Amino acid sequence: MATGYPFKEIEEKWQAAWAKDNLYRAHDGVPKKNADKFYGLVEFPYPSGEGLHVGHPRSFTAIDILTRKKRMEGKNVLYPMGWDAFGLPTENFAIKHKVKPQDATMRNIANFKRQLISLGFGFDWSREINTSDPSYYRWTQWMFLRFFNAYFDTVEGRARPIDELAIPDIIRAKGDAAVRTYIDGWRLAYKTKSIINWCPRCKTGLANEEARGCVCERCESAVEQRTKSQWMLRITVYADRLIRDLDTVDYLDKITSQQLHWIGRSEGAYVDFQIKRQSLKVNSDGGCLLPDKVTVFTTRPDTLFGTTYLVLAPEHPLIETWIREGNVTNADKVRAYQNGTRLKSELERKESKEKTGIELKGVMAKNPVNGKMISVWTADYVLGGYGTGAIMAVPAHDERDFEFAKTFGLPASVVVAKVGHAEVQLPFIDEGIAINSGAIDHLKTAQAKDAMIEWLEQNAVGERKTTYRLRDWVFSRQRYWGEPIPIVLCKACGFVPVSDDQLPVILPDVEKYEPIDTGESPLATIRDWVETTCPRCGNPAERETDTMPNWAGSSWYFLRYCDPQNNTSFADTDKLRYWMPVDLYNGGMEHTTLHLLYSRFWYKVLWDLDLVPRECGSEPYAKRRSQALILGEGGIKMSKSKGNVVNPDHIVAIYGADVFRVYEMFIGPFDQDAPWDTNGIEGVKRFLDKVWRMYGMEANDRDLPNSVAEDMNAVCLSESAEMLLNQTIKKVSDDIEAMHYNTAVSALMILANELSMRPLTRYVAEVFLKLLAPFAPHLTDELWHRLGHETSVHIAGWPIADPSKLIAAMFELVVQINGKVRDRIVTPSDISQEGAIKLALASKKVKDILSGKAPKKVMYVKGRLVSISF
RNA sequence: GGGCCCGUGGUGGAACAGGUAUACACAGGAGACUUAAAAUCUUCGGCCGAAAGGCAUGCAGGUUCGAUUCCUGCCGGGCCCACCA
Repeated sequence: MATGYPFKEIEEKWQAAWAKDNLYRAHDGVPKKNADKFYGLVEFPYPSGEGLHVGHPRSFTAIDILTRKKRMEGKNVLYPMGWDAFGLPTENFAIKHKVKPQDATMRNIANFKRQLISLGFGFDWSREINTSDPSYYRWTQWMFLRFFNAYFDTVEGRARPIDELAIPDIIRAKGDAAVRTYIDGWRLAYKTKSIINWCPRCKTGLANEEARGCVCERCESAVEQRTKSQWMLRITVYADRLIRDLDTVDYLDKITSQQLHWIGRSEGAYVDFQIKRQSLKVNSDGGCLLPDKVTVFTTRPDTLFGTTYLVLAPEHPLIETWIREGNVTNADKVRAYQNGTRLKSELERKESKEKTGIELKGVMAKNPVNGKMISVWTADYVLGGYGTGAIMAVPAHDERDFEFAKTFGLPASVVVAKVGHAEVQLPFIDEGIAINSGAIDHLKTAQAKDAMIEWLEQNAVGERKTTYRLRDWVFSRQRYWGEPIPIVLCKACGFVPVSDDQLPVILPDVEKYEPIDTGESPLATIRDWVETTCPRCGNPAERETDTMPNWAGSSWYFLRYCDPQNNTSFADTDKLRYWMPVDLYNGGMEHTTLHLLYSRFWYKVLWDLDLVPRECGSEPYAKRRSQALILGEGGIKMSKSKGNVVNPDHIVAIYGADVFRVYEMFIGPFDQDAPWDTNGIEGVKRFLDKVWRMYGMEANDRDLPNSVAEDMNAVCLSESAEMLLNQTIKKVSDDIEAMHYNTAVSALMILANELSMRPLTRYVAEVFLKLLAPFAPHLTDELWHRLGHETSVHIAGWPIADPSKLIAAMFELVVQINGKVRDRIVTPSDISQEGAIKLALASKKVKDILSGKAPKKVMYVKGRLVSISF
């Protein structure tokens, strides 16, 4: 096992040398021509207690290889690294080990950094950042206040400073308090009471994105619904731009489609149903048609005629009103149902799709299009948080409505009618069974929808409306280890931002920081921190005690890398102008609808407010790619509980960093899951050992290479070897750009197999090292220096294939008869079509098979084959 | 239930703007070197067949001179979303 090249010595030596020479430092202030900079980014890790996982290096090595190639091509490369240090993983680790999160973070960072350096990544460590450092989170807080002090101008479709918000006279007339409420209602960061996801184990509120599948993203506990007052970021106003701008970036298709799906834009209409409440006996018809109404959202207004009942979500506020005013004759039963659904967890709801619900007796609704009176129900299959929390049920057209109608014996028939000028084609139903009139084509549906919306708007009973699945971002966390939200709550002045010159609001260093179950952050218990004075009026006031989610710091870290030590702004404008946007961003698919979406939104707000220069463009990442998982041996997911976690430290100790890196690239396609295979890594070790021997190095040999001919022209390459060399240059170059690392490695192996059979010329020896350098940076720099160079191979220039040496003089012409290969004839590459066909027909095998018959069709595919059919 | 993706040797996988299927590597067999082992090198491996040849890229069809690649329908697996009106 200990045989082979002395990787430990070599790797430590070069890691030290690179650091000493600042080899990977990115240079600011270099004049920017068209494409002379390259900003490669990988998601910075949470410095957890477990240390580096083998999944991290897969992403880091891939972009390391690409940025190394760019650097060798002469680009000014920025490849930075830092620590996403705030947040639950670190805090939970600290709690478990009874240490302070601050100390745990420092210790974990030191460990991560040691590991990353041992793997030989070309990070510019001079730009290292840490989101939990006050010099960093000062700017996170500063940005939060920019959100607080901004609103979204719906006409211009962009964020603007809140000072520019026009206050309607009617509001102004009501006085200061009304104006303040009005302004607060527009802010991009706002505090409001709403129903949110609450993790009982982490004891904190969560964003919608963190509670996918109704379980906590961190600990996988089932989430509860709690009504809480929370800080929110108004991401929903950016929904359209987040969709539209996807056209301007190069993201993996599945990433684009997942984001689109998550944002979930639906076009349709609001429709108003007037409500008749029977118990108020005013009208002659025995009821009172009050001016109150239920507004529903539908994507199919054309099916309005088919509406046979209305359903409100159990938490719909009108239900409460009607009960209070005595209009619901079965109020007790309705209350019982509401309570029942509240107790049912989201998970339980998910499990059973059986329709439940109850009619609101005594309440009827009037269908605006035909005046028909229909019953009103509440059921938990209608969600409070989407649309208006109420639907018009069209059992003929919607499977869920049909299910519900069947369960409760509701009518499901439909009338055909004329709306306005257009003939509206309506869904139909046979005996209440058929669902959805598939015969109606899309064009007709679109026309019918438009006609109906037009009619609704003309009659003032509805309007065109687009809704989104996306919800505003719940930004409060009831945990200690995060950025304090820099807001002071004053009885007189309301929410008052801490002034910029008072930032950062330092997270107090305390002994007890465990989450508490009161729904408040543990900061609330630190009274001398909470109690402060109002920055505006000077009277006693209290600090906001919620902290930010860990997604805050990571929403803008790529900007900080451009100018990490700046004390006067989050980053210098010229430096942003130079480096942004990120040219390539690689990270996990699990962040597609979390970090990736959040940071796009965050960046757009900064850009709108001109805090990021216009020239950088409205998107932070020009290109986004994603690595797949490395699974445990046997193809199952690596996990501590299964005991199949591979520790990078072990692999580096046994095989060295270069073998580890090359193996992770060779393991399979970058975007495809691949199982770890201990045998597979042996193969890569053999490959690098062979390279070592190829350069005349026996194990532990310290002499200069002895099989490399010093004179560049001393040994001529055979034509085939020269071709292979040039083909490999092209293949490796193209594969790195396309992130097809596995085939790039295999091309290098093929070349090595060929070259190891003969003495190397200096030229070939150097080209091969350059091609291998991004993959195995230590070994190649060692051999490069042993060849007599004073400077690093990593700045030695990238080889370019000679196009004239890519095509051989001869090739093997394949002859197919009826699609089957029957002969192969070695032929000059420049053979004409006629010549190739003549040659093929002259083949003995062909003659035998044709046996005198005339071919029906003969064709020549240039440089490949002749196809004969008969 | 909806969306996206994937099925190729014993294994990881090559090849896809349609054109020689199984590159490279692992595991395995045989051999060389060695007192022996490790390491290294040579060599053989899709299936059937003595050979000629035939059959093979999940299954069944289609388009084509030619399909792993394109189309349709199944079967199997993965990821994301999920009562979103």
